[in-house]
Order: sequence, then C-alpha cells, then structure tokens
Amino acid sequence: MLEPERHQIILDALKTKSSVKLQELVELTNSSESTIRRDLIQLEQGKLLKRVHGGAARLQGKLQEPSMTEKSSKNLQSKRRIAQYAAGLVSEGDCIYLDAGSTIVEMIPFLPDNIVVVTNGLSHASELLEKNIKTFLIGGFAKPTTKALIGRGALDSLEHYRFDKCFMGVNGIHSQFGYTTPDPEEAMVKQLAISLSSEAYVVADESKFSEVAFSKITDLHQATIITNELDPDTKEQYHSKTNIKVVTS
Amino acid sequence: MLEPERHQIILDALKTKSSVKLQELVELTNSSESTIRRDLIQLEQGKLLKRVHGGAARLQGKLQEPSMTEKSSKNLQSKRRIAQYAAGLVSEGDCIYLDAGSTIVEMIPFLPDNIVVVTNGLSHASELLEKNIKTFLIGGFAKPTTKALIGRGALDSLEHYRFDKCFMGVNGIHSQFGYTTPDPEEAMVKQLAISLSSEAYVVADESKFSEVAFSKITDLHQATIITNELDPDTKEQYHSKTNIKVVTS
DNA sequence: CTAAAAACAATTAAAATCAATCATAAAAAT
DNA sequence: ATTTTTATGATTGATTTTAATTGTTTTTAG
Repeated sequence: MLEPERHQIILDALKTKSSVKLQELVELTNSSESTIRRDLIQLEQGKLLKRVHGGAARLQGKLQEPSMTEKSSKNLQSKRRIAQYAAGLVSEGDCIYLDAGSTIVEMIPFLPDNIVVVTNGLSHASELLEKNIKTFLIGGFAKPTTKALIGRGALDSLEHYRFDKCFMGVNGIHSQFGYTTPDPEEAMVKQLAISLSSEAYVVADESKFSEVAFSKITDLHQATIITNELDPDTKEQYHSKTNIKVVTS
Repeated sequence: MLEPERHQIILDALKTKSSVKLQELVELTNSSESTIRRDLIQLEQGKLLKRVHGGAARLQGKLQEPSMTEKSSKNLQSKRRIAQYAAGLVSEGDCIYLDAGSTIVEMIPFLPDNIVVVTNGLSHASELLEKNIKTFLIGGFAKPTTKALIGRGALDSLEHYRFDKCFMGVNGIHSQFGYTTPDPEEAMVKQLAISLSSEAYVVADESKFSEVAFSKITDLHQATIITNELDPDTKEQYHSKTNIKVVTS
C-alpha cells in the first residue's frame, strides 16, 4: 500500500472519531506498527493530527475537515448574499475600486460586464480577467498572507485613479472606533481609495461585528456598511456612535 | 501503445483512486517499468500528478481544474533548461525584474530565496509568493491574454524602481531588427525596465528565432540573450548585425 | 509502591523502488 | 537509402521504504 493511501486512511479514520488506536490503523492498512508510527510522525509534522499515547488524535484548531467546511460554507452563503447585493449597486459604465479580501471577491461573479475595475487584490485581478472585465491593478508590495498590494507603491499608483464607487472589506467593525484592520499599511491603502471615490461601501458579514482584535482604524465615517440582518439594538448603537449608515441586504 | 494513450490511462486511474502503484500501471499499459517511470516524470512536470515512492498520487491542490492542457513537454524541457541557467545568474540579495511571459515563469523555481523581485506578470507574482520571495508588482492595465500589466500605469510605477538585473521574454528575435514584441504597449514596459537595470538578459528558447510576425521592436542592443544551442552560422549572423551577445546554456 | 503489560524510540536487515545508463528498435529527417 | 533522432526495455548499483528486533519509557493493576 502506498504512503498517500495510508495517510488518507488515517485521516479518514479521524473524521469519524476524535482519536484512533495505533493497532486499529495497523489492521486497517495491513502495515506494521513501525510503518504506522512513521506515518503518524509525518502527519504530526504536517500539522494534520496530534500524536497521543496509544495512537493519534484530531487537532483542536483543525477539527475543521468535517465542521470547518460546513462552517465556512455557511459563512460563505452569508458572504455571497451580501456580495450579490453590493454588486447590484454597480451600474454599467462605472469605474469602481475593489479592495482585496475574501468578502469582496464574492462580488465578482455578480458584476456587470461593461465596467472598469481597479483593485489591489492579486487574486481578484485573475478572476476579473476570467470574466472579461476591464481590469487595472495598482502596484506595490505583495503581502504574502492576503495577496494584497500595499505600501508606498500602492499609494503612488492608486492616487492616479478616481472612482464612482469603492467596495471595501474590513477585519472588524467597532461600535466606537469604526472600521478596523490590523495592518497599518493596508489601512492606508483603504483610506486613500475611499477618499478617491464618490461613494464608499463597506461590505462585511455579521462575523466582523464580533471581532475584537485590531490595531489601526480606517477612520472614515463617510461610508455605508452593507451587511446582513443585525439585531436592531446593535444597529442603532453603531449608527448613533459612529454615524455609519447600515444597510442590510 | 502510444504515449498519449498511456498518459490518459494513468490519469484515468487517478480519477478513481487517490494513488496508483507503478506496477499496476505497468500491467494496465503493457509497458515496461522504465517507460512508466518516464511517463510519470513527464506528467509530474506538467503538474498533472505527484510522484510518490511506489507510484503516483493525485495532487489535491488543484482537482484537475486548471489548464489540463499538458504543455508540450519538449518545448518545456528546453525552456526550463534555459530558465535554470538564467536563474543561476541571480545572486542572493539582488533586486531583479521579471518580465511577464511563459519562459520567464520557469525561472522562479530556481531562484534563490533572499532576493527582491519586481514583476509585471500577474501569475508570476502568485508563484513568487508561494516561494516566500519578497515580491513587488507594478501597476497598470491587466492584459487579458497574457496577464501582463501594461500601459501608462505600468510605466508610472515602474520608474520608481532600480534593478541589478532584469530578465525579459520576447516574442521573436530578428537578425536585423533585434527583439520583437507585437504589442507596442508591452514593448514600452520592456524597454523602460531594461533601462532601469544594470544588466539586462533576454531569455528565449530556439523557437523564438523562427518567429516572423512582429510589429514593434524593443530596440535596445545592450542586452545579453540567453538561449540554448544555436548553430554557429545563426549565432554569428545575429552578433554581427545587431551586436547582441548570445550565451547558450 | 511495585510489577506486569503496553507502547515507545532506535537500530537493523531485507525487500522494494529508484535513477542512471546502455543497447536496440522504430520513426523521422536528410 | 542513410543518417539522425526518438522511444522503449533491460540492467546496474544506489536509495528508500518497510518490518522485525532491541532495549527503554510509560501506563495500568494489584
């Protein structure tokens, strides 16, 4: 039996139970104890499971193979609904800015064709090209984690553009401080893009409202939040303290 | 049995299982072990599967989604050899420019880690990020066919950089006119990048020498061509008429 | 607390698989 | 028709994977 196949069997076994005995795996794979041990070491190094005395156990942060897909797909549905609503605000002929980020990318399938898009999202640009949308990318340093273009170069090339509308993602929305993003460099790009746009929209699903960690604030209250249902108390709270308009899809 | 047929059998086998033993493939195709090994090497280079000890496995990153078009592996081999040689010219600590294009992208796996890369290739940037290389993208209009960034915005952001070395692709090399690229907008970007670089290299496989269609010339003879073996006559012809240095890998 | 049992890591030798090379046969080019 | 190129299969020694064995550590039961 090939190594990838054994690894798959081991990981599959951990999808149903939260832990497996080494002996079970020996029988399941018709391999020796030594071989399974080596496999477990490899899989542990790849952070796919945790070795425990007598066998292996699922990882805490990564029990997502069954449930994370589920959760993220639920979250994705929510994101997609909001994104579709946001895309509906774009008119043919518009020149718009799309911020990097996983929520914004969901807008792309719903965008009209005859528009011009400027973005700082590396992966956004690829998707836009697939849809035959006229696409401009700003320059800058490519941030490894998010594939967003940021830094001095980003600001330089951004300031040559003007937008009818811009659509921004955020890491969190704070009832007192406004929109928050942990990376100051990214925040500066957002801020500039908003100031270059006639209308600014923040697209955020409800999970963003519970975020607590932040360090830098995109402090422009002239934008409109697009989100899904929010309980009226929260909504009122945000509006009164920050003057943010909240629109629900 | 013909090569394409074998390749299809191998790929089909991986559609049902997540891995196949080499011996199974030997029986399925009535070919020798050596032949299957060679097939697997080719298919792995075409990024259609992953070789593992004892056989081959599906690669899960891309479930047969993208360009299933197996690159003509003959031309690819040639490109890759030249690209590897070119990558060898890059020293740790260098700041280099990588032009968009299919030949240049093959350099990326061979580049050292501790360098800074500036590029106008959308797909290049993604690959560079995978390798954890510090990457800057210039801005500009994203050309749909090649995913290259061109135009006014590209020139604007490009001119803020300076490079130790730049590596350019071309569509053709003409014995009288020099390097040729059909798109004037793209040619301007190339030209500027070359002028911003201490050393300029043109990386081109032999197929580029037979190209005839061109419209705009990147008319800078200060670059060095990196290519594979060329018959001495051609080599001399190019050198005498264009003053282009030709280096073979 | 102690002893037996189970699980462990480390070492080893055998088997399987590998890369590299060579020779041959088929195909393509001249 | 002849040379060159290409694809294939066989053989070689080297490498990797595997399973069995060793002695050690951990768990469990009395």
